[in-house]
Amino acid sequence: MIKNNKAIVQSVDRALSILQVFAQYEELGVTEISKLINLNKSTTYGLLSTLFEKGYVDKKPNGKYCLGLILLELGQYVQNRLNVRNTARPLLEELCEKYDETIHLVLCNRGEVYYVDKVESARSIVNITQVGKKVALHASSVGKAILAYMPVEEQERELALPLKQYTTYTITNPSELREHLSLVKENGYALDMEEIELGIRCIGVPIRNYTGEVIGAFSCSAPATRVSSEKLNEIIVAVKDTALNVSRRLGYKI
Amino acid sequence: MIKNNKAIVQSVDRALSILQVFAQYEELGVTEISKLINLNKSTTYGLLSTLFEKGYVDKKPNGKYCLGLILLELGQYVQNRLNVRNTARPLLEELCEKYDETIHLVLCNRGEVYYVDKVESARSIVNITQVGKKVALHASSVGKAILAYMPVEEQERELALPLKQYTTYTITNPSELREHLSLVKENGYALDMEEIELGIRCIGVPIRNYTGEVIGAFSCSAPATRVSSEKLNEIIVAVKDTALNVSRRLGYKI
DNA sequence: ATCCCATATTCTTGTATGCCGAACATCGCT
DNA sequence: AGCGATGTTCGGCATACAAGAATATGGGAT
Repeated sequence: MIKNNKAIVQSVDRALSILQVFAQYEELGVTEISKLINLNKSTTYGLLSTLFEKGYVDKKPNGKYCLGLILLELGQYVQNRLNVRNTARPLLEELCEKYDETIHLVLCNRGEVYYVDKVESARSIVNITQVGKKVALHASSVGKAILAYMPVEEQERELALPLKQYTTYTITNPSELREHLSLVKENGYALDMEEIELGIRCIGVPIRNYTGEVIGAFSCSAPATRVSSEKLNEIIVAVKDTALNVSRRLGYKI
Repeated sequence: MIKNNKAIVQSVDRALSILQVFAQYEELGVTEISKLINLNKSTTYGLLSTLFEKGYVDKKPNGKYCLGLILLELGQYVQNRLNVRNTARPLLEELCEKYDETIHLVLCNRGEVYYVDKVESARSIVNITQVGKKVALHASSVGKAILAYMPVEEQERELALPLKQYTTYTITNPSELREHLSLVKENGYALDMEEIELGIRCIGVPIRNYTGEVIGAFSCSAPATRVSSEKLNEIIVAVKDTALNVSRRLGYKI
């Protein structure tokens, strides 16, 4: 039962993998799933039935399976319990109101970075991001803000991965990105100049906890047309200031 | 492996039960969990480790376990894929704008009813409801709208459960509620007159699908002070009208 | 209608696998 | 230090699970 120094229960592991394939596919049949996770059909069927009984997957009228509403419930609990989010909320709302632009909050979790909150301005821009999604580390202001402060070996591991080109401005060259990140660290903020979506610019800053560790980041996103260079500088100051406030509320000293 | 005509995989079943206890407890240790679900400590440990490896639970700095961020991600997918929600959204937004009050959308799912969407007005009232939560069937307008149209035996099963008293106006007497529900059915809408939260009134109406079956409901919630009796009647008409529109878009005839 | 193919679901069986009890490690508390 | 209550590992046995095959079901094409 012990595998790689960890107690992994095979059937549970497999069942959870089933849930995860639904991240990519909205609906799937037994056979499809069994192929995707490389498992015997009847084995898959048993696991799926269990997930169904518990409400973790549902059956559509067409007979295909899909994710169940319980996941909505559990996801909601997660969201509400993220105390960083609760702490940051009011300050981010303030920031949102001040510039009337959208704010995104992201958190690091075991090597992954997720969007966990969003404060939308009334004149909201079209946004591809949504709460619960993983952050594109190399192509977003928040991602770069976090990358910049990672331990070197972790950062290098990320730089070694294929860097997806979202727009013509996306930095896809590892060494160029490495240089860029050291600049980010020097400045204390990261810019995203239409690197993930054309026409959108963001300013991202890291959030620290009481140990000084970077545990997340937030950003202010705006259409490029609304962000002149002096406006940009103004926002940078405000965003950095808010970040410091949030970090302090989380116990960060100085 | 076949139990009650269903193929249930024991360990998966147990692992999912572990996730579910976290609906009630924000953080738990191995021993606590094993007591709650009545399982051997080391068995619990194995399941928990698997959940942890996969990101379904996390470990807090204090060593306790809590729900993992993956659930946030999966919950998000569920939300986006609820097509009833997508269909209803624009109409509910229209309604929200018209009266500048908050709209809640709920859906039935295998005997449970969940809040799945919310359209908030600018002058939003304090609300205890949130997306992903289960609906209080006997004490909310949406809950009663759904209860009223349930098959009798299902309705009776609900009436037989303890009816929690939220405010002095909450109907906690089963026979009184039964009568109330027949009135709801006659009227085609349900009122919540401060029955779940003092000072809040709601008007709830059922949504039907192409088979005519009630599959959900939505409501308009407002502070009692803003809802005069003529205003109430006006809103009732609008809400019923919107409900019909939503149902039609889902294929309901007439 | 009929066949055919693909898919869902059930059955059976051997054995790997997950469960348990107990031992060990770690931590916080007095 | 010592105690009590946790988290974590170990080893053996029995059971619960995975796999393959067999059987339903259903939808499309002819």
